[in-house]
Amino acid sequence: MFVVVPSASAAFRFGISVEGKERTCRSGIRGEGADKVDGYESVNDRGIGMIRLTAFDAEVANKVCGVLEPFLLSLAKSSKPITLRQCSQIHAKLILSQCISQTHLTNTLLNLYSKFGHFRHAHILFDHMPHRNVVTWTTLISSHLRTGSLPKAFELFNHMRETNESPNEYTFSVLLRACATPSLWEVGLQIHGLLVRSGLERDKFAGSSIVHMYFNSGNNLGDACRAFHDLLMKDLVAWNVMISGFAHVGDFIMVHRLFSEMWEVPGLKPDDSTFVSLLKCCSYLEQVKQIHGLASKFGAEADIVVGSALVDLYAKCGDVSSCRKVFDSMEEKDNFVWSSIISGYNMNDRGEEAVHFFKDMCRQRNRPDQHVLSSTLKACVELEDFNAGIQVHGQMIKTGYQNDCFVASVLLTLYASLGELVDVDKLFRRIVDKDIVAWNSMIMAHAQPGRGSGPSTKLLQELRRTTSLQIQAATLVVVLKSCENKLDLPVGRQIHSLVVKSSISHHTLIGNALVHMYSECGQVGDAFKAFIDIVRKDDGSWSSIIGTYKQNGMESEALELCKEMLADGITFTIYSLPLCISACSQLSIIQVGKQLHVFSIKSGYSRDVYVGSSIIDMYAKCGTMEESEKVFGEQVEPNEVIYNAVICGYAHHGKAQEAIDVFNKLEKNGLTPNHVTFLAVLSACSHSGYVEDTLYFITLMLNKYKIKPESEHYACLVDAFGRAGRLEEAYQIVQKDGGESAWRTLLSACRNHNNTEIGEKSAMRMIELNPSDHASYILLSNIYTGEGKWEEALKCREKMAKIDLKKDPGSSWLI
DNA sequence: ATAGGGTTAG
Repeated sequence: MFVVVPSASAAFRFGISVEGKERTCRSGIRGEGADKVDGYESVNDRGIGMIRLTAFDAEVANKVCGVLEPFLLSLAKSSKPITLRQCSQIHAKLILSQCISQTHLTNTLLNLYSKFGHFRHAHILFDHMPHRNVVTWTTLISSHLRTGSLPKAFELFNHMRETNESPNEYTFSVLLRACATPSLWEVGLQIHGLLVRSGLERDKFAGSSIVHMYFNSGNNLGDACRAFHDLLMKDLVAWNVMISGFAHVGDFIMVHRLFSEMWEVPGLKPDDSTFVSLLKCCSYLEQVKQIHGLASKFGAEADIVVGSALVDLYAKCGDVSSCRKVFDSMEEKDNFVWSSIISGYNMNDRGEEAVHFFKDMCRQRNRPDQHVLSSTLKACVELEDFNAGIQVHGQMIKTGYQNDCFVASVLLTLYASLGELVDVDKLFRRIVDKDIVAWNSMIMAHAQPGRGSGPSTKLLQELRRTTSLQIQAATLVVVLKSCENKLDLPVGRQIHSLVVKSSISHHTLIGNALVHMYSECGQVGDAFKAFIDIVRKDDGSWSSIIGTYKQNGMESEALELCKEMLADGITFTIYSLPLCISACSQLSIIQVGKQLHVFSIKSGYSRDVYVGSSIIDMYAKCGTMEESEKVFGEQVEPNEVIYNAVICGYAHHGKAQEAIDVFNKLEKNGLTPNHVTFLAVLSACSHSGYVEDTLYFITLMLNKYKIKPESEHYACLVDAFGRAGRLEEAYQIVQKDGGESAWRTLLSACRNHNNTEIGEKSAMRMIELNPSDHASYILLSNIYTGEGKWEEALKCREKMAKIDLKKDPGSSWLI
């Protein structure tokens, strides 16, 4: 007969004879520790020893049970997984030694089976147990709840009640813990009823579980407090449940009061869990430091959960160095800590280091979880480090988290920024439980500039039709942003009505997006109405409405609104400032422009590239190119936008050589010119009649920078050829690539060089492209006049009058 | 022998 004992030496101690040392190894699952005399631990670490009993009698069997009991217990406590084979062997020994009828031993075996997930065998043992008690039932119910099998747990619980076995405080604790979620609120209430009937309501275990349940199943603060009040014994856990409950709802005053009360209880000291809840209530750095100090005093600093909460909070308060200090001081690091440090560095604009932490963590052979992966990937997306992003994607496939909702939401954003929309769709469709944020990411991925509101609206409809998810303000903001011109106005209005009907209409972000949408669709009046409707106008709201007026040629009104904004207590931001400066340049109000320039220096915003470039542009447009050059020279780290502004300035001033010089400087500084840069330098060259240079830059653009010239770029070339009288070449280009402006340029060149033939063709084409543009009719009529063809000229003017067109009056500024 | 409280991500 075989029996399992902690070690051969332990068996000797219990008077069980052992037959041959090599026999002790026959189970194949023990290591060399069996012949050591140092007790049970060594066996748990190395495996299970096995000995052969020479004889069987009741006395020996009793001794065997005596050995088995502590052994089984130590196995149950061990963190090392126990295989099914090992469990079965123990099971066999229990049967053979007749210990199976000793319920407390069998309960422990049952615990072993179920703790390590061998549920089928656990149930076989359960079914064959001669005697069951409340522990038997509780063990099985608890392990089903641990693995998330709620129906099985409740089925067992009902079965237990049918057999007249009364649940005890242990049974109630595990069941109530499982009910601490909003969806199981009703079940929890029923169990509370049973608990009251059983008379265990005031037990510290069952009772604190009740308190916890009321907090977690829908913020029933009153019921939670009553249950806490009724407790016979308020121990540390009970206090912690209360503190964490109020911390969770953000009632920091109550947390503070509870903590002080607890402080007064003799013999009660806060522990790790208390500090974690207290940390949750911190809203600024000084508080974090205080709790940190207190936690150190009570020795809770070394706890891994306190540590990761500190890492997280220091990062959120912007104190990266303290965050790093805590992180470095932690001996043990789990996924919580890693994900906290990665997201912490990323939120403090140190994404590169965040990605480094991820690499460190992988190098140390930690297996990243979905939290770590999504934080890292977000850093990659924000850094636009797509190579790193794709590497992280590799890790996701390896770890099997590719289809996790959080992970996939960022992943599809990554592929959207790479323009891989097919992959985006694939990733999205694979997510099993799509939540609203996943939908938002998906809609955002498809709301790309130039695609209009079509794709995002289609997704919004699918979302509303196929799910019951609550639409967020962010969802509609994304759809509104995809409305980019008049064609999208009907969609924009529909979303607006959706907003009015929903509960999110008071959101400032939604209001701002509505203003922006009406602005993009050219509806200044509606934009203003939407602006008025915003309950709490922020700097974004003001920027949007000021931008609307400026965009639609109402610069004076835009500047008036600026004054109102300042009167409303909102100061300029890097968004509103360039708008106002640009309005000044449009209006040529250099005095106001100068004031804004001074403000931008004082506020430190002048370092922003958009502010800087708007100032450069403003001085250039107001005719003081020297000021413009000065501001350009003051730029600490000029980028393409800054260079573009100054090149544009030179172009406006007809200074082609200066424009070319700046362009060369840009290249020398390692920057890449974009299509705006080329437009600026090309227009400078063509305006000065530099035909060869114009051709050179068009070629450079195409060959070196692989930028496809748009019709505006070709218009410059047409202009250059036109000024030089090379009308045939100009005509060739316009025929191939010309848009409206190229035709217009060609037409006026024809007029200057008295070319009726090409001029007439150009004018016809222009009228075709835009029949409501008065300029084409006038240019054509002027050509006829120059040629002395009075009748044709008159016909042309009549045609214009017929479709009710008048020449816009000219305007000029005088200040 | 069976039990109650805490931290991270898009």
